[in-house]
Amino acid sequence: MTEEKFFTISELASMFDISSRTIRYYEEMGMLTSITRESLTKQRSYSNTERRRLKLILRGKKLGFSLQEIKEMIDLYESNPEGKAEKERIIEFADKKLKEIDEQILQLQILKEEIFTHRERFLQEK
Amino acid sequence: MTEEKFFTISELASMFDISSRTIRYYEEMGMLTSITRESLTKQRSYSNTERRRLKLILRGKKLGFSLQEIKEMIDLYESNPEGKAEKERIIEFADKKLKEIDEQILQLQILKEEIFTHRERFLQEK
DNA sequence: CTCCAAGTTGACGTTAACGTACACTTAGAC
DNA sequence: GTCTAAGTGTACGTTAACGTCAACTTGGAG
Repeated sequence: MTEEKFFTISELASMFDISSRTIRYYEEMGMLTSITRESLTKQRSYSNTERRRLKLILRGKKLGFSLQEIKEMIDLYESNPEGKAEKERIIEFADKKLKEIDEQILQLQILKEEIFTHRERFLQEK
Repeated sequence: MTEEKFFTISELASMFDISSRTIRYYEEMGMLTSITRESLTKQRSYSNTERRRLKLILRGKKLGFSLQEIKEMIDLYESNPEGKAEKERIIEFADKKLKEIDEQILQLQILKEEIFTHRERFLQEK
């Protein structure tokens, strides 16, 4: 059996050093779904699946994406498209994102070299 | 002689596909300085130097940095530190930024592979 | 000189991504 | 059962990064 551990909202929050409000906000936005919520209890409870999703969201934020963009990417991860047209649309989206990311990496490398050059300048002058 | 061309605010704006308001805002924030402003005229005028700065700012934004972070980096570019302590502080800052950028590039590469994997999944199922 | 498109200074409006405060409700220790 | 720390929904507050509007001023074409 897969040992399923569940988390309260504040456990999850301190786990990633964010506030409970933030998690509730992500849920409002439809980026997270607390599982047991639909059944008996009134309090949220999160599984490892949700923990992983939250991690994805926070990584996305660190990389400078908006919550909307992150949502789109996560939807890509979890989509199960029917018709061929749907599949093609998704593949196109993926290709677009891949291109954007490549460009972003390129720009970061340029920025890196620039900063390095300036750093050297100060070392030289020492 | 270096052929110096000057630009009005709207020229610069359309050049980068942003609004004049945005440029004025950056100036308010101390990220840009229209040159002729200090002298006779009342209207802003920008040189190539300012054009390059604006380009730097917009690149930074694309990469997900806040205007404050961008300002700090530009200050690094243009700082001329006096004492040894100042130099060391700047070098430390540069090193920190370089590390952050490396981490960012790494995360982007991971994200890239993830998206690629999911893309493949849809191709397979076709 | 005259005219008007373009620029300027406030000042208030807007959106994303939460923070904060409040008046409840819930759940686990005793 | 009860008590309290933790959770909930609702709603208003906040900050960054501009948008927008109004009432002027400026400067280049004619």
